[in-house]
Amino acid sequence: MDQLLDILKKNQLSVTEGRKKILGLFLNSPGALAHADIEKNTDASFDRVTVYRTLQTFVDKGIIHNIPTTDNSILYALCKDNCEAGHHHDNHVHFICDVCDKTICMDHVSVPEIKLPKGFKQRQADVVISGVCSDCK
Amino acid sequence: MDQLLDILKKNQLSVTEGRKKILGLFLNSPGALAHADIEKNTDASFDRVTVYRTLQTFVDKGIIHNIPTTDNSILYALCKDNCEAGHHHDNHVHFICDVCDKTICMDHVSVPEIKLPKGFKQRQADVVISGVCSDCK
DNA sequence: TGTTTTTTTGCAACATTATTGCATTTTTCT
DNA sequence: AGAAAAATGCAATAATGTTGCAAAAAAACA
Ligand SMILES: [Mn+2]
Ligand SMILES: [Mn+2]
Ligand SMILES: [Zn+2]
Ligand SMILES: [Zn+2]
Repeated sequence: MDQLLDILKKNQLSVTEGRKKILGLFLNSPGALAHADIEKNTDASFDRVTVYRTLQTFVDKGIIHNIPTTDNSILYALCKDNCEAGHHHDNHVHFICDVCDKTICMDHVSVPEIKLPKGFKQRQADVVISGVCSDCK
Repeated sequence: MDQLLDILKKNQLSVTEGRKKILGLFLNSPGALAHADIEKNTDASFDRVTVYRTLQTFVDKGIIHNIPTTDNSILYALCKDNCEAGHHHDNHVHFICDVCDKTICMDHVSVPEIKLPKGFKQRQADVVISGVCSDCK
């Protein structure tokens, strides 16, 4: 309950209904959320635009990170590492279940080192694995 | 020149202007292409719908594969491995340059084995690395 | 090669998703 | 409480993706 305010304050964000509600969703969700999930779970009590802007703000501040997907959706999940404004270092693997379609942050599975050819400089690496999750197995 | 027909025939696709032109783009492009890139490079001589459908067809046949992105775009690139209809096995890492924004298939950098927690079954793994490419270095 | 059959295309209409400016409301600061 | 700053909702607009169907093109056939 306090955690919400904590996170917002720590990031110098004004505390608003929308931000509390949306951040709450992330804190309670086991997996990643898409824009559509958020609209659904808030009874459309916020304007679409507000949701877009809130998500963008959270990403900018390093509160959530987004997860690459092959289809055209953007998924967001809480940053559990120490991400800062404009500088994420989420080093974990993401898992998308083919059955239940949930996306899970595998916080304990870290992205392995990958050797790149000469001249390439790595800044960030995203690993997305799809298959069947432990619930659907 | 013949390569085009070869690929189309091998996949039992009728040879049309659109398919030839679009496949040609992929064969000549160093990096991945988005829908928008294709429209741009064809002088809009094809309907948008045709481009969508052609890309979908190529993916279905295993001629091109798509690459996960964090923004809301879908990128496509030639399958250089032996992909079959409905069954891709592109095992390589993708690199997105922060500077020139090109996406490159690193055909010689393969995706490392990743150990998942119990109960999770891996089907596919995508690795997308961003940073600075060798041209922009 | 000419004719039939099959496939692809373009168009139009529609749906979904995302962005921007601006006035109003809410939150924060003093 | 009042002033200043920030966030929100609304409306308009843009961008992106989907579908049905008739016309056109390609493939198959004779
Ligand atoms: Mn994550
Ligand atoms: Mn590739
Ligand atoms: Zn599952
Ligand atoms: Zn580059």
